[in-house]
Amino acid sequence: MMALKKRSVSATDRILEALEERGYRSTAPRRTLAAAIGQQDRHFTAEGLRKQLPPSLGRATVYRTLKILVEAEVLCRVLLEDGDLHYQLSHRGHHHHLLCVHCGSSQDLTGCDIEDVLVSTSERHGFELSGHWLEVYGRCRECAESGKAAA
Amino acid sequence: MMALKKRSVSATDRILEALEERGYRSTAPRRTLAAAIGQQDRHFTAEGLRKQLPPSLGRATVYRTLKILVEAEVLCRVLLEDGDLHYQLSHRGHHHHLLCVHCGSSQDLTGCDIEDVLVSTSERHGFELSGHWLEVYGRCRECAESGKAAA
DNA sequence: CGCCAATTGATACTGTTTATCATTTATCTA
DNA sequence: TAGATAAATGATAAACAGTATCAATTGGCG
Repeated sequence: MMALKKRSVSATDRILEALEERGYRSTAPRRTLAAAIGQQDRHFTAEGLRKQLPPSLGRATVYRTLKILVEAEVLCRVLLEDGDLHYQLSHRGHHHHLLCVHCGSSQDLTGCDIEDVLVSTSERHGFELSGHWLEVYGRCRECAESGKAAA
Repeated sequence: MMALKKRSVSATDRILEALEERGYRSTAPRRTLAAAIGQQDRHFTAEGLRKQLPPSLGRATVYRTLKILVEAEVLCRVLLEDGDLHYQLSHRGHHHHLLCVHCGSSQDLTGCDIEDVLVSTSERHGFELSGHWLEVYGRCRECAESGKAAA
């Protein structure tokens, strides 16, 4: 069953499903939030998101829900070059980001063989690896090209 | 006494030298701060540091000095696994950290060939690399060994 | 010594995140 | 479907980190 369903589920649906899976109730504020998050096309902050929401939606609800979604791995946090932490829709599982410092877009970086390098390097230091956090900064293809044109 | 002065410059001295090099005045608050930072054996926060200082030392001075020292590359910021940003004594130049999640110690990771991997991976995505941030989490040799003993 | 710009620290302020708690609401059961 | 009840909400206040301001102080110079 559920055979063809191509890239069916929207981000909004994924969020709602994640909440349901974990036993959270389906409430109007959460549906509003899920829709708003689903529309984000780049990383965002709690307060930035809140500004796009009806003011009737309480501040605490925004923070609470974001925390839940990070735990559920529907959202992940990205570290900006200046040290700011933002949120972003995530694919499950471990991955890294290519963050464009120009337009703010980000691409997921999967199938990166950095892990192997880390394992062997850690071993040399007698270090028992348990995890890592990597952010890569630069310019995405579009920005790199328009940059050249401008220059 | 003080004859052979092997690994001569203490962290405190390095801090004071860095300030002098950059034309900052040598003041009593800065010397106090330098001494306190020199005694930190792991990463710390601005507020954590402040609690170890005489209350007469103004909050603004602590933050101002930390900012200067990060710019001078005497301190660097480390990202903890939970997203907290801490400060830590640094060696000049780009490097990464092996952070022990158990005891909080950290080792510098130099001579890591991760950059090569990143360059080629970025190219595949049409991404023009400009920088990256990597933190590695796990257990240092000491904690890994005592962990085994305990288990 | 004495000047002057750099520095300091008290204070107040900004912005983000958390805690509290009375009210509301989703879900379950009968 | 109605009622029970535990979860969830949002208003409010508070905690918290970091920054701005500015009068008073101080280091380093001639």
